[in-house]
Amino acid sequence: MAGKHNLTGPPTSAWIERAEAELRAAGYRSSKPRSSVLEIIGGQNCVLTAHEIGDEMKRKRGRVGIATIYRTLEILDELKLVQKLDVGGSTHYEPALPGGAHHHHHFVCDECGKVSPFEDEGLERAIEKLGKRLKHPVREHDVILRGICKTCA
Amino acid sequence: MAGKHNLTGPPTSAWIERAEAELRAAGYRSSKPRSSVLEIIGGQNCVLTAHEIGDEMKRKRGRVGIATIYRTLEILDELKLVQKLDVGGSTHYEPALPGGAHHHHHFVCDECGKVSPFEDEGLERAIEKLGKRLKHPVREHDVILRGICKTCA
DNA sequence: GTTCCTGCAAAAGATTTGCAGTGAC
DNA sequence: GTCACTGCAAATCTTTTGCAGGAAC
Repeated sequence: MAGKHNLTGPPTSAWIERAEAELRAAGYRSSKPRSSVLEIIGGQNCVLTAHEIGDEMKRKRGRVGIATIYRTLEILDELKLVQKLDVGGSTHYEPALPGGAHHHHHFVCDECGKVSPFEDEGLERAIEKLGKRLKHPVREHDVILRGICKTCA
Repeated sequence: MAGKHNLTGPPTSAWIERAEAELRAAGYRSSKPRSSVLEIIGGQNCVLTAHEIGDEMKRKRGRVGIATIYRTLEILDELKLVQKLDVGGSTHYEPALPGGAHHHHHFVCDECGKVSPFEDEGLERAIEKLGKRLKHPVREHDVILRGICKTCA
């Protein structure tokens, strides 16, 4: 496995295609607004809030009702196609890779609230080991680090 | 240092006294509602939301306005006397120990939303090592594991 | 007596829901 | 044609804020 991943690179369409396919397979219809949401989410690597997705859509594609965005995100969460993250009073979403592969975590700036991703092998190993020790099976995990980002420092 | 800690044991009044003293030292006045909030927070070891604190207070002491609870929590956060945790759409608070000693993390049930604490040495070590590697200084960290708790399984 | 603190009620922001119309299949 | 999906507006929930009265010092 291993291999390199793009934490900050350009978007990959792999997730979008897979998401489209899984929605179809689960019996959902395809629609323009829904596809737009998929493209925005798949077109970035880290977290966005529902409102940020809406703003992004207004800019790049057509305006879509916020309710539709929330409803789409709910479906994507159900199908485990997105990863939710509660930070700073609102829920953030990011594309989830199959099998939880290539997991990353988040650094949140206490000053400006910006969320940025990072990876760490040692951390993953520690969590994996810990998961085996616990009674309840662990399905997902998030690690959030807080501090002051370079821009705010 | 080391020593044992009570993750699930009875409340300790140490935190309450320290909090009371630090508020005083920072120039805040003492009042009955504020003390009640301190007692509820200090009287448990893991996370509570503002509304849960309000309900608990209604039961054990007098009813206190929700705005007062939020205002008190804001002060406590400023003085680093509580640790905030965003989970399930609302902010949870728990007493913070001095110097970040005896840190614990959280397991969240996907089914019922219950939050329970756990500790892990290996995890702390991995995060500490990681913190040194990163450019920005890390001031705090949370680890959230998700799965199904014993009760819901 | 001055200044801080409190409760209430209104406001603000995030998310959910009801409903009638529109589009996918 | 049927049923899912959409947008809008209303409802709900969490958190913040304005303000007048009361308490701490």
